Amino acid sequence: MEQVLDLLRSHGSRVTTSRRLLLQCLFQDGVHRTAEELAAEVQTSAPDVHLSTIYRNLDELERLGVVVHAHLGHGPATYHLATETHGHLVCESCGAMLEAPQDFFDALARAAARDYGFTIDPRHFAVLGHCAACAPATAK
Amino acid sequence: MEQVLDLLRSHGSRVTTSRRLLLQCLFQDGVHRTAEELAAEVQTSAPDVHLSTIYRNLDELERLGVVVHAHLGHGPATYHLATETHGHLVCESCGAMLEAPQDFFDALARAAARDYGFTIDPRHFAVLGHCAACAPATAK
DNA sequence: CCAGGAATGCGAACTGGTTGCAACAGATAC
DNA sequence: GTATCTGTTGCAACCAGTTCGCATTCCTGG
Repeated sequence: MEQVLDLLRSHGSRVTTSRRLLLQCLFQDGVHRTAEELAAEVQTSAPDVHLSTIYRNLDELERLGVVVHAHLGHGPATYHLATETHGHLVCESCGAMLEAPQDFFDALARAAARDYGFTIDPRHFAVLGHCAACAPATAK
Repeated sequence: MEQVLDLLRSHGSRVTTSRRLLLQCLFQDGVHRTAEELAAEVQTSAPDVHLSTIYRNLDELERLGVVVHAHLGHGPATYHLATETHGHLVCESCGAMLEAPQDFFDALARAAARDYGFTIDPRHFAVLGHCAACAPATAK
């Protein structure tokens, strides 16, 4: 957390209350949260931090490589710390989300490199499908 | 194409000019098109087909399993025939899109089933990354 | 060819996110 | 401490992509 603040400073950016609070939220636990959820959380401490400020700060933190955002479905994007690198499996039926470690995608990465010379980054978009509980219901 | 029209009829849906034209566009070639692009194409024959009609028809065709939509990036969704089943690799640098056959994802599918009991459907969201041309530039 | 309901055109609403701008507030120098 | 310079913020307006409500149109089975 202090490292991130220093990183901000070293880029000529300033350490403001809203940024400090936002980072606190992000470091608190590893949950994936939308900009709106983060805003609500920040606003419990500082009520008039505006949603657009949250977006701007998330943007900046993403440029610095501190956070990343991922799309888990059709709704809003979710943000989390870049240190927790993982892909996402999302059930189309029940919405359950599983985190999959980086090496879960190794085979796909090799196939992409071999067949297309393509270097994949499988973290940005979730992989949809059906979880163990819902798969039987859908039959296939 | 006639099969699809029959399918519509058999569901109590009606065969209208806008649906016929839309299907013609979709069958014409295998390109991925956004709703807006399809609307523009349809409108060359029938100028006052409204964009919302295109959306409604695409929705219906998707419910019937005739078309599917995929998200290739942050922009609008793209629609194509469900018969052309494939995944998508999209370059984050240059935007190039590669189609990957279903079996390209077999290894990932097996891993998902083994580790999580999860049945993946890798077609809905593209897999981002860097294509052969852009990968060296980004270094990794 | 007619009734009834599905589909359409239209504009307005909605969601998720971005932007322009005047006011504000960290950081640095004094 | 305070002046100052510049990055940041609150706000409202905007934007893209998509959905919705409703009066009108027009397929289709009878």
